[in-house]
Amino acid sequence: MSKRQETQLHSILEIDRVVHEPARLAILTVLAAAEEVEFLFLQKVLGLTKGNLSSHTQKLEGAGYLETLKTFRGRLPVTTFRITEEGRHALEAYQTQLRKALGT
Amino acid sequence: MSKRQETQLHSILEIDRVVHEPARLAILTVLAAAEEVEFLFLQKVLGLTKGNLSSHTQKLEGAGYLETLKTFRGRLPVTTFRITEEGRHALEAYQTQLRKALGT
DNA sequence: GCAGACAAGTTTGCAGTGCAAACTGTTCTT
DNA sequence: AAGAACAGTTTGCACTGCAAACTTGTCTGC
Repeated sequence: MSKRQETQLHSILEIDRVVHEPARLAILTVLAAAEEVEFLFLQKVLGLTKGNLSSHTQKLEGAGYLETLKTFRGRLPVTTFRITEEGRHALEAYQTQLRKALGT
Repeated sequence: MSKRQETQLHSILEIDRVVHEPARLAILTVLAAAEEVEFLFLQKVLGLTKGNLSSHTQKLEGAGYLETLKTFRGRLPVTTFRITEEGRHALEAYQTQLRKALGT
């Protein structure tokens, strides 16, 4: 059992579960690239149900990883998401951690 | 929304949940390196409770990713695990898929 | 102008998971 | 012979992820 492998195992077991959930990782990935994204667009590209997407964004918001902006287009509600600095850091930390976990 | 990014999202949402669970990923990582590993050794290096480790290995066995060998050392039972070919493939597939998911 | 279809999300109910405490069956100690 | 120690397994519970059902409001046909 090499020292390097122990570090690798340590990385695996310390993973941020909020980001680790595939649906949420996908959401953060889109947000990190796009800056500002609408609910229905996200739903479409991710292929999630509305309920499912709603709960995941709420969880990400609760973790402080994104913020929700509710406005109107004409008279219809539009929900828009934006990644926070904290969210960006969490995503980057997750990515580097997972690279270690995969063996660089 | 680039083509490349769509592929990336697709990778994220197709992840193998059996391997994705950190505890199980750690188990497979050890098994892939060591060929044959005992229950108590695994428990020690992973820092899991016995119950927890037992249920994860059962799940991995159910998925066909490892096999369990029960023998005795002297008169005490010893449970040993070994990764299967299927398990090795699943781990490698997971790793390449996750690299895509992280953006190469 | 109001009954129903449609839009954009949210809440609820349920099935599945991960976790550690409690249990099982055997062996060692004294 | 009684209890501590071993090596795991099973049980009970709290949490999650999911889609169906609901909510709040807007638009359309009659």
